Amino acid sequence: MDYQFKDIEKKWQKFWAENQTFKAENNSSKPKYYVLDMFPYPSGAGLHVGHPLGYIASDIFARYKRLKGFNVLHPMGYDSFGLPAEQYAIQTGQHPAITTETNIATYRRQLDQLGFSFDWSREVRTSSPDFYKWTQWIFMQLFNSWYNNLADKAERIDTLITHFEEKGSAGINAVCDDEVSVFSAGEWRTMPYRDQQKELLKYRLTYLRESTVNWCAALGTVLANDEVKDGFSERGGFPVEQKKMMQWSMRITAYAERLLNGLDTIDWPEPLKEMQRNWIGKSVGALVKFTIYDLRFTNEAQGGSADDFIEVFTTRVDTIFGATFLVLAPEHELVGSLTTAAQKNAIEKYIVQAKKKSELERMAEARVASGAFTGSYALNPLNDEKIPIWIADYVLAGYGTGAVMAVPSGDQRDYLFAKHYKLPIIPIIDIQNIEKEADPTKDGRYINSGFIDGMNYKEATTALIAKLEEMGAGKGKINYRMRDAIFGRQRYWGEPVPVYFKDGLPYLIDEKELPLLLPDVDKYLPTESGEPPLARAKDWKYRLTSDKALADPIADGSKGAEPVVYEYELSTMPGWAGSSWYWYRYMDARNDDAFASEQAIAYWKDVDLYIGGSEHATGHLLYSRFWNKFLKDMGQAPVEEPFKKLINQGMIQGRSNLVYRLIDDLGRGTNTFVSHTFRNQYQTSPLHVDVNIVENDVLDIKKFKEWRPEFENAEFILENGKYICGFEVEKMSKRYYNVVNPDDIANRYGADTLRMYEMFLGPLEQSKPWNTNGIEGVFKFLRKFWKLFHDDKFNFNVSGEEPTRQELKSLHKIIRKVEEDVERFSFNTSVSSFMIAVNELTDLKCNKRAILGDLVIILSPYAPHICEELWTMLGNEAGTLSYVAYPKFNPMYLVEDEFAYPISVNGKTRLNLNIPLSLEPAAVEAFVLGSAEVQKYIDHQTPKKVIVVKGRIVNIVI
RNA sequence: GCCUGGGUGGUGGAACUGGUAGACACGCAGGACUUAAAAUCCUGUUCCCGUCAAAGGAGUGCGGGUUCGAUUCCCGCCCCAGGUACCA
Repeated sequence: MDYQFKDIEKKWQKFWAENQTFKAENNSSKPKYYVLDMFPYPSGAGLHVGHPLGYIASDIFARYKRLKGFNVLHPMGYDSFGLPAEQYAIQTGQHPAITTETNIATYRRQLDQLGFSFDWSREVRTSSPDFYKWTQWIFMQLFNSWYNNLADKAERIDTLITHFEEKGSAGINAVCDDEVSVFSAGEWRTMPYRDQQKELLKYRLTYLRESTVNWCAALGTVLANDEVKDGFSERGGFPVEQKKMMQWSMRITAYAERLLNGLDTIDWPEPLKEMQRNWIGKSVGALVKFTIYDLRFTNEAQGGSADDFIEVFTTRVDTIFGATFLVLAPEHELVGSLTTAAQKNAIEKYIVQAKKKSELERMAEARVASGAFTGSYALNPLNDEKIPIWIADYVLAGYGTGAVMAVPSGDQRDYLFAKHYKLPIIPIIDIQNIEKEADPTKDGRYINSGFIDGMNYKEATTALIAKLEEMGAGKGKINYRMRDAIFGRQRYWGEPVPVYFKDGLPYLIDEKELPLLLPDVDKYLPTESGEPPLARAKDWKYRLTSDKALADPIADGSKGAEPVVYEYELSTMPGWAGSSWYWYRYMDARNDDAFASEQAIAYWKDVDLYIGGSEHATGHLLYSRFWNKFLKDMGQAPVEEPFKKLINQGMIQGRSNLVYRLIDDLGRGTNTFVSHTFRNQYQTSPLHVDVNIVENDVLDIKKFKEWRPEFENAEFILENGKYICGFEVEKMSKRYYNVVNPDDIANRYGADTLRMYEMFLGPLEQSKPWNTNGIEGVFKFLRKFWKLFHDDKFNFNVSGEEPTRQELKSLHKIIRKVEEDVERFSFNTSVSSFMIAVNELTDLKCNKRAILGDLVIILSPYAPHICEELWTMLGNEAGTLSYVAYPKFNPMYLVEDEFAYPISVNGKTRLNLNIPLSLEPAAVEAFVLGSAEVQKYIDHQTPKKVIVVKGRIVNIVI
C-alpha cells in the first residue's frame, strides 16, 4: 500500500486518545521533565498555521524526552477569560461562556488533528470555577500578606499585626504606601477596628488605592500600561485617557530587586531578559535636598504647609556642581507655593498648556524646550549657589521625586533648555566638550566642583554621598521605573474579586465560600451610572451570618439570626490573573482541596522548558515570576523561578500573493492581468489574491475565474504559459487573503508533513513568512521513508539480515546528529539530516529491520503517526513506541576514513587534517607523517613545515 | 537616540569551539519512463571568464585588522527587524 496518511493519522489519534497514551503520573522512578506551552486564548477565528509552531516544537521535545526515559508532563489548556468573548456578548447577548465553549471545541479539534502528545486529563480553563477558585484563593493570600524588607520576603499580615501590638509602627521596614502612620503599641491597641484595617491596607500586597489609570471609554475599562500602545488600546485601537479611580493594585514593586536578580539564574533569551530589565528600570542614584531660598517670596496664600526644601532624584550626583537650575514637573505639589506673584500668570498659562497636550502631541512634538520660571530660587547644598526654579513638562511627575537638578553640561535635555532660556552652562569635567551639545562622560577629572576637583567619577560619587548624608541633605537611593500593577477591570468576563465592602473598606469573604461564582447579568455593559457590569447582577450580595461575624468584633451581623448584607467588589480581575499561576494547576488539575497538592508540587517543582511568544515579556512572564516568588515566600512553591528555560518561537507572518491588473488610459482597472515578470512593461495595479488558489506562485487560472464573479471573463498575459504572481510579506490577516488554515494543509498532506514542514521552515526562534512552496519536499521525504519498508509493489517487506557497515554508518550518523539538534532546539537541521539519511538508505536499498527500527524511533517525535504505523508493522506492540529507549549512538561506526584534504592558501598548497581527539598532542606529528592518507598527498617529499593547532588540526606545507 | 537580534545563491536556509562556504529543500533547466497526465527517477544549477570540459578568478552588507587560514574573532560604518523612550 502507498502511504495513506489520512487513515494512518486518524487511526493513531484515536488510539492515543482511547488508551491515554500520554497520561503522566505524579510519581515515578524516572526523572521528571515538564514541557509547557503558553496556553492559547480560544478566539473565534480558530488556529492559523502560525499558532502551532511552538506547540509542534514542544511536542517534539516532549516526545524526545519520553524516549530518553523521562517522566514527561506535557499539558494544555485555555486562557479562556478575555475581551473578545465579552465584546461578542455585548453585541449579541450571548453569554461569553457559551462562545468560549464553542471556540474551545474548535481549538481542540484543530489541536487533536496535529497529533500532539498532550495529557488532556489535566486540561485547565481559567474561566472554569474549579480553576478560578484558586485564582481567588491566591488573591486572598496576597491580601493577607505584607512585604518585610528586613527579611526580604512576604510574610503573613499577622506578623505585622503582632509587631504593631507589641512595638507599634517603630522598627517596621516594609514596602507600603507613602503615607503610613506612625504610632505606638498603645495607640494601635486603642485604635478603632476600622482604622486598624485602613492602616493595614497600606501594607497588604494587594490593596486598594486611588491611582491614575489608563481609562479606555470605548472598552469601558482600565488598561495596564503594557496594554496601551501610543495612547491607544492595544486591543481595538481605541483612545485611552488618564483618569483617577479607586483601583485594586498588586505590590509587584516589592519584588523589583528579586525579579531583576532572578534573571541571571534562568536560561531565557537575552533580548527577553533585557526587556524585563528595562521594564523594571532600576537606576542607582541619590536623593538630594535643595533648600528653598528665602520663603518670603513664596505665595503666602498657598504656602502654609510647604516644606523648606525641594528633593530631587539624580543618577549623576557627581555632576551636582554643574547644576545651574532646578526643574519641577508642572504637577509638582510645590509649584503653587513657589510661584511668585510676578510669575503667577506665566506659570498658570504654562500649566494649562501642558495639561492640554495629549500624550500624542507630546510624542509628535520635536524636542523643543518649553517651560516657565517660578520666580523662586533654591540653594545648592554643597556650595550654597543660588539657582532658579523652573517648571517644564520634560520632567515627569510620576518618576523619582518629580523634580530634577538640571546639569546642562552633562544632560542633553537640560542643555537644550538652558540654551533656549539662556541659563548658564558650567563645564565640570576636564575632558568635557560642550560646544554643541551636552557631554555625559564619566571619564576625566572634575573641575569647577569644589572639594571633588581632581577626583574621578567613582571617588567623587562616594565622597559626595558621604558628605550629603553627613549634612543631612541627601542619601543614596535606588529607583525603579516599574509601577505597581493595577489589578481591576470594569468588565464582566473575568474572575470576581473575593471581597465585600463594609464602611467603605474591603474585607475578604470567607475562604469556605470560594469559588465566588460569576453571577448572571442581563447585559454585559456598564450600568447607566457607570458601574461595572457586575452591578447588574440581581441579588448578588455578600451575606454575613452571625457565626462568621464572630471573628470580626464590630460586625453588625453578630446581633441576630438574620444575616447582614454587604456589597461585593464589582470589578473583576485582569486577564493576566489566571495565567500567573496556571502551570501549578496542571501538576494536580482535579484537586479540590488545594491549587495543587504538596506532593504534586514537590514532584514536578518547576517548568523545565517553556515555549511561547516574546509578546508576553513584560506582561504574563513578569507577573508569573512575581506570583511565583510570592508563593515561594508563603511556602507554597518550592523554587524562586518558575520557568527554568524559555524559548520564544518566532512569529509566522503571512505571505500574500499579488496579481497585476492592467489599467486603461482613464486609470480604471480592466479585466486583463499581467504575469509578474512583465508587470513593469504595462500600466498595472497590484491586487491581493487568495493564496489558496496559488501554488508555488503560479496562479490557478480556473480557480481564479471562479473565485469572484467579476473575474469570470478575466484574460491573462502569461509567461511560459503560466501566470506568475508577485508576493509580499505581511501580517496574516483575512483582508490580505493570506491566511493559511492548518486543516487544509493537514487534509492535503497530513499532520506529519505539516509538523515536519513547520520545523523545516527555519530556526524556531526566527520570525518568517509562511510559505507553502517547499512543503512538497517534506511530503516526498515521508513517502520515501514509507517506501523503505516496502517493495516495488508496495508490499511490506523488511529483512532480518545483519546490517552492513555502510548502513550502520548512515544510521549512527543520524542518531548523533538528531540528538545534538534536538538538545539545542535546532529542529530544522534535523529534518534535513533525516532527508539525507533516507536518501542514503534508499541508495543502499536498505530494508534491514535493525536499521529501520531505530530510524522509526528517532523520527517519531517529528512524525509520530507514520512512525507508530511502521512500528507496529515491524511487529511491535501498538502504543509502545512512545516509551521505548532512544537508540544509543555508537561512535565505532563513525571512524573517519577521509581526514586529509588539500587547500591552497596564498599560492601555497597545504594539507588540512582532522586528527582524532583521542590522540595525545605529542603523538600528533608522528601520526600524521605515518599516515597513508598523508603519504598519498606528499608523495615521498619531506613536508616543509608541520603546524599543529590545538592538537587537532594540522597544516603541512607541501 | 538607546538596548537586543540579524544581513550568506532566484527562494527558505546549512556550516558544531576559526579549517574544503552554499548541506538539505524549493524553484528552474534538461533528460528517462508513459499514448498522455499524475507519480517516480537521473543530470545540472553562487557569479564571472571559457564552445562542452579542464583550468582560472571573484564571492557570506561595506571598509580595515588579527591569523598559515575568517561567514565565524577585533575596530569603524551602512542597512533590516524587535523592544523602548523626555526615566533625570
